[in-house]
Amino acid sequence: MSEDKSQAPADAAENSAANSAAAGEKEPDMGSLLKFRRQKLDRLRELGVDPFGAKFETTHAPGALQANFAEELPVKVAGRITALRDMGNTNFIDLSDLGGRMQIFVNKKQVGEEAWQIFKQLDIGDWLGVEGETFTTRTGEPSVKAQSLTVLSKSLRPLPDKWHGVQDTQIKYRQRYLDLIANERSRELFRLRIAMVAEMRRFLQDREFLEVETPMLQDVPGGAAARPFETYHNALGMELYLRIAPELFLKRLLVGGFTKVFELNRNFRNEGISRRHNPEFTMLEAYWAYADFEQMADLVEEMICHLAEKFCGGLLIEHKNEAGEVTKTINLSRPWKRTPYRDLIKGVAGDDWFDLTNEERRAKCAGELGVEISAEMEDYEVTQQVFEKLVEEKSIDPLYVTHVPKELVPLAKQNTSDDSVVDVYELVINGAEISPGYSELNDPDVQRSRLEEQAGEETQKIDEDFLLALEYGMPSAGGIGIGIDRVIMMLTGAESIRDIVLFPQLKRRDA
RNA sequence: GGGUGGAUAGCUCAGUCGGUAGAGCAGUGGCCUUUUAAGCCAUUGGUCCUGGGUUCGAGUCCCAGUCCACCUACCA
Repeated sequence: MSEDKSQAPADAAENSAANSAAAGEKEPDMGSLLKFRRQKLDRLRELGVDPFGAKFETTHAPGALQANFAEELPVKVAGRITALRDMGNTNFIDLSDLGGRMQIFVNKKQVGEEAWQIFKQLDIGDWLGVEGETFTTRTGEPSVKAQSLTVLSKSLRPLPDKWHGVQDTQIKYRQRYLDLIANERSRELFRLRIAMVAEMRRFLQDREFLEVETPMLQDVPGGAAARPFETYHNALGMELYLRIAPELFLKRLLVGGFTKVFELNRNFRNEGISRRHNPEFTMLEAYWAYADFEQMADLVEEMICHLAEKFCGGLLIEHKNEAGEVTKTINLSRPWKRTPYRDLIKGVAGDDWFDLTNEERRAKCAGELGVEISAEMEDYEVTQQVFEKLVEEKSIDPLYVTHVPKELVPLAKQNTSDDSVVDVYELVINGAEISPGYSELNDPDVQRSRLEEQAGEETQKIDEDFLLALEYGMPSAGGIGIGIDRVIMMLTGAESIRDIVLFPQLKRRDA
């Protein structure tokens, strides 16, 4: 890169230099920031250093060294330079990765003139390997006194603001790596998510559930009532759908002899995006032969409490705002309340609710209950609306809603003493449905009529292969679904699903 | 789909009644051997989201649009 100051005013020279630094690419003009990094890249090459490094064997990760610190230990650590405190001939830098950071003391006389010249070409954001010896500084900070430096990668772009972090949600979600570099809270949330998901697998495996993988590309998208994503297989010449649930395949496995089985993976639903909805989301479904919905409720209760105790320091889950003030406390103490649907409705809408005529119920919604309803709603939907607005949204501590009307849940077994309700639970925590659990319907004739009723005219939506499988006999079984993203949100206090999904779906950004 | 709020330096944000565009951080240069957002001094950096309108004059007022956030609607 050359500047020709004799031919142009200073700022014009500045611009042309910045443009050539971008090597003809169309880059947002960040003034001299990019230019200076390119200059240092060139300078490193002139010094005979490969700016993008090669092999460097470490003895410790920065965070691990920090945690198991000992004096006068010869070490090799590597990481990204996330802070650089330049005191002239002495510099303090922080080397960081996802797991933590370590301070490095770099002194001109210690490393020698040659390494010092290389060091002066480094910026915040560069990756560096350091060989040296541990010591504690005058201010008590565990550090590594650098003896030699290995450049592992030059960063050509400046990192986000170190104090404010990444605030811009567009950058946070579209360039998650910057969010992970800059925001400790994000690192913490994802570390927690990863650990919790691993623990859920372990929890089920410890109870002899087998993890399986069933088709995500399905011919007939079943197991839920949601709009699917459509796609097309060229060689087969057929429409396919991304699954909305794995349920019908897991039940086929029950027919095949699996007695405890689960799948923890993505489902896809072609619906709106919101704070609580991502089009692809992670779902756990588990089936347990010979069990019923109450045993499934016990299992879920145990699992979530286990996670809370292991990762949240107990069963009181505190959600905090940005100022660190507790805004909400969820009490997961057992046993969790289990209440029939109708009792919950009576509790908020009056003991006589189910004695009223449909017209009277609609009038009561519009009047004293203040629940918005529309004329197109079926009668049972009016009651469901009361449930959602007055029970579900106000329920913070765990609540198992049981004996749900069968219209709401077509894939579960009817109760033996009251055939208007089904043997299911719906677990509500923090105002949201976290998990449904069923005593699964395994009568092939009843299942067929329910699916036909649900499909209406669209008979192609009926999964005939699934019904065929049921005719061979599916053992009675309990089944659950758990919305993993929502459990993580509930346990961590994350306010948006986008904060606990690494790469959430966003609208395409036009140039 | 509907409603409300927002968009100013690379980042975080001020910007008065309509009258020449501001700060901190980052960057750059210099001095200094122990810093923790953090040494000190100096300094560079602007499509005020886009387009139109009103005006002698618009970051500021009006209209339209784009994008974002929140609420709402849809949603097993």
